[in-house]
Amino acid sequence: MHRLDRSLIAGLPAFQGLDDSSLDAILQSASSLRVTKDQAIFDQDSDAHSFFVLLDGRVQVVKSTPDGQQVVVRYIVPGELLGIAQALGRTTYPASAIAVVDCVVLAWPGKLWPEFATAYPSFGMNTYRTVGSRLSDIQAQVVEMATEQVEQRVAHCLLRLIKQSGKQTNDGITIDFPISRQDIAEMTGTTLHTVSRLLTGWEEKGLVKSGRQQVTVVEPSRLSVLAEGTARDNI
Amino acid sequence: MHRLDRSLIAGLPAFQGLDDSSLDAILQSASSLRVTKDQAIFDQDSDAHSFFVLLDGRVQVVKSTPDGQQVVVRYIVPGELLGIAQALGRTTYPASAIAVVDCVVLAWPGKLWPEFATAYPSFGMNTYRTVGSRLSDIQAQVVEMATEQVEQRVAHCLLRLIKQSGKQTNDGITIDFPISRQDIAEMTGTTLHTVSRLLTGWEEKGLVKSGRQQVTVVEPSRLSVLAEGTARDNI
DNA sequence: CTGCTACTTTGAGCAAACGCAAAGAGAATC
DNA sequence: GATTCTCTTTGCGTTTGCTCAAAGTAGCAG
Repeated sequence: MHRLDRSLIAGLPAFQGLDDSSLDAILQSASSLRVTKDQAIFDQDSDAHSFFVLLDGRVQVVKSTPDGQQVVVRYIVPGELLGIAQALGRTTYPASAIAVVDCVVLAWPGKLWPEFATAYPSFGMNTYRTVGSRLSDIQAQVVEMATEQVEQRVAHCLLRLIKQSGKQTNDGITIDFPISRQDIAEMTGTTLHTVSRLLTGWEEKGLVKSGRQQVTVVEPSRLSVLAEGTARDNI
Repeated sequence: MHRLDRSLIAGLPAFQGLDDSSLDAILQSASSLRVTKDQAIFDQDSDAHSFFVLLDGRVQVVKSTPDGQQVVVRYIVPGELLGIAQALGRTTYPASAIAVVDCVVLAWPGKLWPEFATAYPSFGMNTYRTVGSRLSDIQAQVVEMATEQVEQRVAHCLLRLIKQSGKQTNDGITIDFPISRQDIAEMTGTTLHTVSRLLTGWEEKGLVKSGRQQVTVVEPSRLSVLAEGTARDNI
């Protein structure tokens, strides 16, 4: 097995404030693995044996309901932690993680979590900061789901995606991983049909360009306008 | 100013695993305050000067949108932490907290947070566990909002409320603080009209009894059935 | 007791979005 | 190059739940 270089993780938020020897020690117990597209990194409700850092690729975090419906909780970009059930005092994963493109991840045995958190206080702080910001994110999402209607939610969703994973192209900003109407529907609590209708409508207005598993936002600012109140603002 | 007795907080989850001298030290810097019904403990977006533990009463946590809509995030019961913006690395409160009955809270200056977390590791662990469980709760809520329809959501909401704040009475289990149709609507992302219609419907079936700012669940088990799939389960 | 305020109920019409169904288009496989 | 599979589009009927409006009711203040 080849040694992992410290530079892999040195710049990441989770490892901020750690000195070189700590980083090396942490990497000692890490194993790197490749995950091919559509493969699961971990499954909901299974034993939380490991926690991970995504080094390259994109990962979809999905929660399934008992009756088989799915909700896409978030997408993970390189540098982020995932599967940190241990940090929340859980023993099973609350969701599944699927590679949406070929990925590279580092994995640590879950039982090392408490050791790391005490041995490297900054690491503990950093991860809890992550958890905190995810809590904020998801609270915002609840507010959105409670107060906005579908069109606004989908618009917000696209804006968030291009902010997180946008790549500038000739036409505008593209979401740089394959994402279907169904995926967007599962992020926003609607159906793929409604998403499809919205996208074609927006395409006619020149707001977006979209195709199979692919969305480009042509005019982010006009989409933002849609994302805020469309009607009702005429006071 | 009278001294605060250690027994006030000794049993609480947040202070589990702390020895008596630590508890005393922590209480040294606490101040207790009474909050009368309908008064705010802190306001959304204001400087997060303090964090709190609720000793007695009930507190409603509300998030407001820029256009004035409100979403009730959760209710806090005695023993729980609130206003822990610091733990999430935030400097302002992400929501407002309103006393729904007369309350007693302990308050600490926010800047003590990091000191406590490092000086009393169990305290840090405990609070992060709290944050973790709130993350789980709210993720479940997102899934609910995305996949269930209003009737199920309201049923789930009532079940959660009686679990957290239920008091056994002759008629059934009552939510032991004043809660309006509007409040329930703001928890479930619907309107007070729809909640009212649902409750009267359920009352006719003998599932609940309700009145002004008051709801009693007569048959929790039948309500649970409603909360899961009503139709569509006939496979 | 009376009037006021806040909360609740109920009706009627309407719009948003879903469910169902079928056809069309892109990509991958053989 | 034909076939298959998956993803997407689009039409239509239906439903859910919202909006608007108005009346009813309980508690509170004077």
